[in-house]
Amino acid sequence: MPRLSPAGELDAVALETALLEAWKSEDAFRTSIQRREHGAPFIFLEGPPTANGKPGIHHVVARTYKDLVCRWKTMEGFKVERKGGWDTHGLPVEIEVQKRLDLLSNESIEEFGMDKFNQACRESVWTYEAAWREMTERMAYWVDLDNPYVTLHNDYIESSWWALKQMFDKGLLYRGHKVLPYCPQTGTSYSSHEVALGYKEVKEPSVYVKFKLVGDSASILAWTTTPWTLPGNVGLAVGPEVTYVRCKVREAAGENWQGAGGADVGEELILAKDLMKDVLRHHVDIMEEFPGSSLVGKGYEPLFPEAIDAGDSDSAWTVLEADWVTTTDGTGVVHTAVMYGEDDYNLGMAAGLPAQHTVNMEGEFVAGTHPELDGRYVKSCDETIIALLSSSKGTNGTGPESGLLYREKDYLHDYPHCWRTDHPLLYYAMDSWFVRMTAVKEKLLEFNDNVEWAPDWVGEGRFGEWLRNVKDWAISRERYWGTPLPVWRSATGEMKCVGSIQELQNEVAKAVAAGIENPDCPDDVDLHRPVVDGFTLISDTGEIMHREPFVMDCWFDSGCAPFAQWHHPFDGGERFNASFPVDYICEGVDQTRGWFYTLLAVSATVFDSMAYKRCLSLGLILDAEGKKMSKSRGNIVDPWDHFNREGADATRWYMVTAGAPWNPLKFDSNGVRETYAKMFLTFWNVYKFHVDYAALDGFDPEETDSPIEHRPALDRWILSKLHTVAQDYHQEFVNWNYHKACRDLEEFVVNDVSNWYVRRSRRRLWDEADSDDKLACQHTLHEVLTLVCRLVAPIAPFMVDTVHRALTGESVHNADWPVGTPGSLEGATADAWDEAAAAATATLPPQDVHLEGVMTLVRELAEAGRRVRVDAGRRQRLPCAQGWLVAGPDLTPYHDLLCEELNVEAIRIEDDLDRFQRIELAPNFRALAPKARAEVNNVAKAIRESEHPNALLKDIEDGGAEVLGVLVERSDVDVKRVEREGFAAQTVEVELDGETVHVTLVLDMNDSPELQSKGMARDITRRIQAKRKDLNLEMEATVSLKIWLKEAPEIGEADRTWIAHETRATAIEFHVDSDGPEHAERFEVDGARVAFTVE
RNA sequence: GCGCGGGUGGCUUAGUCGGUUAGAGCACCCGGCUGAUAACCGGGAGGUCGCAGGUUCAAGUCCUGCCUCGCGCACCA
Repeated sequence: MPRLSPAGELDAVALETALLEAWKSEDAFRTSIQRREHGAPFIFLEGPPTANGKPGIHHVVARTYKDLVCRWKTMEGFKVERKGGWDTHGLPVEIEVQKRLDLLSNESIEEFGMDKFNQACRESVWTYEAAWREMTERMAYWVDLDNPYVTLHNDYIESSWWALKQMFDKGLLYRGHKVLPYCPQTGTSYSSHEVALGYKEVKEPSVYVKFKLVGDSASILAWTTTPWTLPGNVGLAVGPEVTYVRCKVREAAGENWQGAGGADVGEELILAKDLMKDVLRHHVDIMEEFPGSSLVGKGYEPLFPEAIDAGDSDSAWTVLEADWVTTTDGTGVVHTAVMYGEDDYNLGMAAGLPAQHTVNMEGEFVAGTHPELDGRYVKSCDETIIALLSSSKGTNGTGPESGLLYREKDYLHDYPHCWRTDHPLLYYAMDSWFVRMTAVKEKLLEFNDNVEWAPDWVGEGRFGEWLRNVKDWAISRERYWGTPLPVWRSATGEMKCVGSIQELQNEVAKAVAAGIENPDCPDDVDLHRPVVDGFTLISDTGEIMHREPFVMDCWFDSGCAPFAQWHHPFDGGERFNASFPVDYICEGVDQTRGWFYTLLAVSATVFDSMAYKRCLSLGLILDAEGKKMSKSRGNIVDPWDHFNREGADATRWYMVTAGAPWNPLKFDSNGVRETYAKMFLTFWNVYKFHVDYAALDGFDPEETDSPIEHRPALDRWILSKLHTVAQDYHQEFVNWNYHKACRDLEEFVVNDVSNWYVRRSRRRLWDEADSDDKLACQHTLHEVLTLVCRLVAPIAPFMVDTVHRALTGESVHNADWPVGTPGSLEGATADAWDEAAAAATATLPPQDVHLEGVMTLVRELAEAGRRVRVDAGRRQRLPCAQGWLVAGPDLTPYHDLLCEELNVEAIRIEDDLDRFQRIELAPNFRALAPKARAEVNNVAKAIRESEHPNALLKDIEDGGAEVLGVLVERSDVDVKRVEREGFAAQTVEVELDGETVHVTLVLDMNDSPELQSKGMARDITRRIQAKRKDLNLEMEATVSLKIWLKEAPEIGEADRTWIAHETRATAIEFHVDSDGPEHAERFEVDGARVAFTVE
């Protein structure tokens, strides 16, 4: 190991960048894994980011949590491989490219050329790869970016195809006709998780429409918020159990009627009874009440007779029953347009309604709907439709005089919009491919139950809820850039799903043999459009088959990651079999319906298995104001701002300590700075203190020895405390409470190590002569620092590596976890933490709980001393002749320490407790309340305010005291000893060996010339030391001093010598009763005037 | 609308089984200490624990309702 050398000043950024170089040249990441070659595997799976967006601070958060768990597990002896990944397909890529190339529609893409377009997508995907790589490296996220999985690679796609074929063969992949949210602008339908991205609140006209019954004078009222669906109306749905009324308009509506529509006096309307008040704006007479079932089967006149051809349907334009009809809003009658609503479609299919489109794929009314509507974008037709309906006798000239519109009303609701283009989506019946998730719902729930979620409520609540409402997964997209759906289909519906390149080649060969012309299909055929579209296959019955012209939902790609990253099963399957299901994944909570779901969906359908055993779901990252970070708000924090200022260590440590991982993180730049100043600067200075002296003394931790049991209590204390802290730290890691772990460790470093251990040990190292004590201190510091480095390493990997290397000659990232390395043991698994194995491999110093308690008491007393002095107005440097300790354990080993801290000449133990202490009695409510019941407060008051607490306590101890009729026993009261008034004293309370002890510190306020002399000497010394520091003198440099005193206490010979020694003065002159020369430094203390010069 | 998670001094947060004086850090003020670091120590100011009810001898903590922020679901006709 290298000789310890001085640390120098801290430059965190320089330190980190230097380490990055070292890691690179040592191949440190790979080495750290190779060292665990024989460890039990801990399988991590990277959720692939897309590299066509710039990485932001929220990516740093996610990557920190991924990294820290992997580093931690590695230190525990597990073998943790970390393959990178890139998500490279999908709509975001296409939209980006469309914008850049000004291709606004699918037609323009096809005109431009699908091959050229996809080539542009393929390149666009890597736009920010370099930025991602730089960020990833700079923050020290150790992941293999040299061999990542990439969803656009043939190997990856081939595995995805294989998975689809598994689904196809199991009958889980099917072609359907379903109503889906559809965006005419992008020409594609969306799955539910994409739809969820785009809800927006909008105000739209909703209309109440009269449907005139055939052979009846009445009209049925129905309501819709989408007037554009009215031309497609072919049915009305009523609830069979719902009560409806037929009512007659009694008088004309009032003046305050708003908007179009109306009804004539005497007109008859039918609607749900419960909704009359909400809907009707006329006074009416109820003529009849009846259940919905009696309306079923009645025919009515179409609103737009030209729009739909009923064909051979005899249910078109009749009243149907549906049990899902409610009376929460509308009229209790649901307008049904088969092609534009999910319920509508299902009802229409069941009832045999004609399934015809009135709207085309561009979102325009088809020719023949109505002369005023044909060819127009449906969302801009609301006004026209309202006008048509409200004209006299309505659109068909046979309606009521008042028109077909009863009312219009603005309706405020959230409506799904395209998450890329912001246009409203249309629910639209279309051809699509689905994965039958509903068939595996029970499995999904069962697998999910076995996942360890952090926090647990995401799994049970949010994700569980999603699974309980699972719908079939619409996985096809009418797009260009993505994994092509590998299904070929003939005109008669014969289908073939291709599961590999080899299979494709065979099928192509078969087709060619049958005389169908085909392009070449080499081994490296590009598995993208338009190449795969070019292949024409032949069915088993000899029919021509074309590929279904869809690509896959890109979420399907990432859901295949567990096996597609290894090109399973084409690679032989070993890697996959050894690494599935994975042990750990971690992403933002927004992935609940995204990656968390698709991983499970794919593994459940393909492998009948869970996909991951543990999932850490991270909270969103917000700005310092609590607003979501977004490009449009311009409140995105650039990670480099902090990487280049406080460094990645401080940034990572801050993010982890700022709150629980799953809580939203308010990212505050000041917090990073604070973390740097507190944690890292302090740690560095402790390290510097150690190595600077170690270098001076030529300390060698391996050549020397200092048995812990022979070291002073202070050393044994900090080591014991470290043991306790390390175990708690580990336990919090296990519980996913990294924030608590790190807050406690930071507290330990700053408070226990720096502010107490190092401060108390400073003088021990100043001593130039070798001594057991100095050696003990050096070993202790060495051990504490080394161990803290290892605990910090997973979270903030830089500074501690520098320190660890300097102290031990080895990288901390090759070091073992101090709490144990059970992963390195034969037969270990990542699922169970082997307590015995951990204990056997732990490298913690001995623990002494009693000692920890005693030291807490000592520190409390030292602090109490300062309080006493402040209260008594006695300055800190003026010694007291003596201090008394009243009660508590024997602190004799700490008397020297306490004398220094308290600045007293001697510590005495006072045996007569009553001399300085009195008793206070406090009620113990938990015990007293059940007895005293309602009187408890009065009893408590009486106990607290007792005139003679000593006597009362004696009675209580002698068998109980009667207080306000309640027998108070010993367990009903807490006894507290506090200092008596009139003394310069403070009482501290400390838990020691399971009991509460009260110790009083009393300081002697009497003065003497000797004390005054000593106090003066200390004040002078402190000023000279400050001056030495001002002058930037070397620690060893000697000086000569001149001191002038006026109206000051006389300084004794011993104290004069002491000043000289402390300040390394080789010559010292004292002049009494003089103000000294002009140029001298001067100060005043308690009325004494002092001047001095330092040369 | 339904579900989940929050709301504690100016800011960030802790708060166990309900136990009577709500604890810390940052910032602020006063004092002290320092060959100790952007440090440290003592003291101070600053809190209707989101609001309103309720249960209880006792509520930041449990219950109900409401307000508010975030997230998710569904927005249906």
